[in-house]
Amino acid sequence: MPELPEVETIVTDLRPRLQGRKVLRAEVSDPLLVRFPPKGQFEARLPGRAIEAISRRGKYIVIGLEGRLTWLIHLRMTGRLLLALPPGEAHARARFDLAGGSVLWYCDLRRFGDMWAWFPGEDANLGGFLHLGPEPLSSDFSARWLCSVAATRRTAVKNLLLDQRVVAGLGNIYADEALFAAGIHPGTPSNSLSLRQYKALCQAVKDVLQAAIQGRGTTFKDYRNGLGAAGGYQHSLQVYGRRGQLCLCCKTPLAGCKIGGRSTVYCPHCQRR
DNA sequence: CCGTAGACCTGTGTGC
DNA sequence: TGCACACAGGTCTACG
Repeated sequence: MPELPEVETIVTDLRPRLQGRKVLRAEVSDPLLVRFPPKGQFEARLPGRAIEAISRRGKYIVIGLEGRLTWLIHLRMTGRLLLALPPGEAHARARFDLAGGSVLWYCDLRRFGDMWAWFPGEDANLGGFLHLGPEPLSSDFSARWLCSVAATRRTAVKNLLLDQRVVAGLGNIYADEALFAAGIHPGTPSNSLSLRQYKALCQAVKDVLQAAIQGRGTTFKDYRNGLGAAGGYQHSLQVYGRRGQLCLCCKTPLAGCKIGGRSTVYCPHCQRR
């Protein structure tokens, strides 16, 4: 579900409400949720520690706890971190009681989400976390970097944007939006684009993500921020979810296709190969 | 190395 | 109304 702007919004909302709070109790009801250490140990590690920092890296939420414990959360498709359980919510998978009386809930309809809690030096399998590429809003993510990666790959440029080792945080929505903004066909072979085009794409990625963060993320269906509110960027989407509707730029009907197994929407006129 | 299909889950929407 | 099927914002593995 959430891509970079949604995770950024969640982290921003939760930070002032979590920072400095001590975890009193951790209770995980879904055995699929915890990846490291085993569930019982995980539940025993958090209590008694204050939350020192909460930040985002790619689509991961990174929480630093007292005593050098790092708590890592990936929401995957439908995960939510909430400070209040909405009435009728049937998918709570874990609860974390905090000093002061608040409770941080983890809810997840499809149960794809993951959590880890590890100390320095532990051999925890952190999935893709250790191999994340540059943050798209940092200067490390540049046209030069994209070009150097693209040179060796023939895969569709959209697949490049979705590869978290190439750039951390883009998903299906913002990949389509950035390609539209850059005027690039999502199926173009990566190694056939020019440096000029990669400059446009790099800038488009930054612009689209900035605007989406400003808009507090995109709520297509499931996404909610840390306080349970929907985002606002769905009203600004140019192509995602608009297959068959008219391009807002040139009035051509938007086309759809599959790339890398993901549904893809683009304008056949504004994004010619 | 590359690309695709299937897997992990549960729910919703669509068409017959 | 019931049922089957496609599809969903993410990622990993197996396989050709």
